[in-house]
Amino acid sequence: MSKAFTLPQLRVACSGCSLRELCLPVDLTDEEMRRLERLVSEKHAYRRGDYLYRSGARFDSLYAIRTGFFKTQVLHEDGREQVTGFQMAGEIIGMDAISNDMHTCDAVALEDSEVCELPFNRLEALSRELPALQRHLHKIMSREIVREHGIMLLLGSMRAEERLAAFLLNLSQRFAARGYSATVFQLRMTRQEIGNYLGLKLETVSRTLSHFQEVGLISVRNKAVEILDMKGLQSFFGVAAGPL
Amino acid sequence: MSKAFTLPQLRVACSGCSLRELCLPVDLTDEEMRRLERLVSEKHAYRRGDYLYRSGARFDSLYAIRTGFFKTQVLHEDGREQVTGFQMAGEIIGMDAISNDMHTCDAVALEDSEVCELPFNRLEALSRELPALQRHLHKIMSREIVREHGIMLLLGSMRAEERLAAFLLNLSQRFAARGYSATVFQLRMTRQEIGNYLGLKLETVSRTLSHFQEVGLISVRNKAVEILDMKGLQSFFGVAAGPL
DNA sequence: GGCGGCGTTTGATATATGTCAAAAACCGTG
DNA sequence: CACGGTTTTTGACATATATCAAACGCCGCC
Repeated sequence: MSKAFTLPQLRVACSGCSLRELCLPVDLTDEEMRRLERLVSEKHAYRRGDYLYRSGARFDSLYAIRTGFFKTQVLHEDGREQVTGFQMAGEIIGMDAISNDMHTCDAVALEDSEVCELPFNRLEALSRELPALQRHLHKIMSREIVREHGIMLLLGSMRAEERLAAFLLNLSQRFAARGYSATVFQLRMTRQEIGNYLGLKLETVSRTLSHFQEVGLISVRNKAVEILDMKGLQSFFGVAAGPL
Repeated sequence: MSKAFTLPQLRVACSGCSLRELCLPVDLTDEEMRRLERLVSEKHAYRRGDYLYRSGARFDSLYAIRTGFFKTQVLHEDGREQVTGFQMAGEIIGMDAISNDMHTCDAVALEDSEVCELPFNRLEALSRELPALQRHLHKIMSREIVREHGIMLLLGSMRAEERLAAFLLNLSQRFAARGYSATVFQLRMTRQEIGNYLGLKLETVSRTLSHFQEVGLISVRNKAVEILDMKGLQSFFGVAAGPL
């Protein structure tokens, strides 16, 4: 269990990580980078369906997603659930837990995934010494607030077609930012999970996707999606695809 | 303009501020408190309808509300607007702007109000030296993320009655936390603004409030509200009133 | 203190989305 | 490769909320 014996492939090497630019501040020196790497203690693997954390669990660490796909959700006691986000490689999750030293939502792997653990106390300590890291941490949290404003706008004022268009365009952008196709991709979540994110029933999600297909905006077959008319989708809700 | 000539009543004295416990970390020493007070450079007054900041404006400072009431909103280019929050004394606003050094929403005074300006660069610098302040800043941002999760749940899965009940109970709690009545208060916002917050049309807000009155849950006349049956309101959406 | 405009209430009607249901397609597992 | 359970699609129908409209009341300003 001593760190000295951690297997090489389980050690973290941020400096060589392809996600570096998504997940880290860009302007660290080599020495600063090494200090950060020492902090990122371990990598963990999760199978599809595994919980990364559960609501109510004690908070110790943030997590950087290295590979895979997660959803985060809050549950209402009567069983209703709201998906608060779908997270992919390079994104940091767990920030909601800082406020009460306790996780306030569940994080579930939607496919086999790996995460880097960032012990928060040590992250705070290091960010006191590295202003660039401190600023980066603040920006990540702020970005999450902005993202949620966008979802509030979506949930509060958009129609089903607009919500789905925004959702697909957002996924497209994020896949593109990671070097994948912006037009052809696999959904990792069910219609139900999409509905729980967008405030719609699964039947409405299904119908709306079918409708998009009928009018030639997309091709969809189960989880396989191809965007055929990006402009057409964008026109559904002004131009701003914004970060969802 | 020199700080030396700032009038005494415009200088900030956090240590004597009645909102201290809402807005500041609790465990600062006197010396640390003085350093923080020096940072909180100025107090500004706003009239009802004034903008504290606008979307797109450059970001320099967070603001602590000392007296009064604000709303924050994001605008969609087609004119739709989503109110992202109603903020009252002791709350900190502007954190969405950190991510891009630019405000991403408007903040508008709903009544005559005063705010304390917190220059963010200096706040970051000081929080590198005062771990308690650093932790507090992180908690405030995290709390905002949690609050927004709650609103996503509300917007994504609650019916109009549940949304209004949650809204009234949330206001009630926050007034109570500030020493005001939990049952009798004035709304500071219009039905339209409530609707833009809760994802409802103003007519639906009005009808739902009228209905609450008919069944004896509240008494409402224009902006004056009295909660007559707190338990009854709570039963609308489980028990969790949560921070909105 | 009266006028005018905004905010609110209430009614009648329209509609987007939810609900219920059944069949079809897909997927992991034995 | 077949089976059983889950996911998806599609249809018919129900309903919560939006839309349109008119009257009323409150409040600030002249």
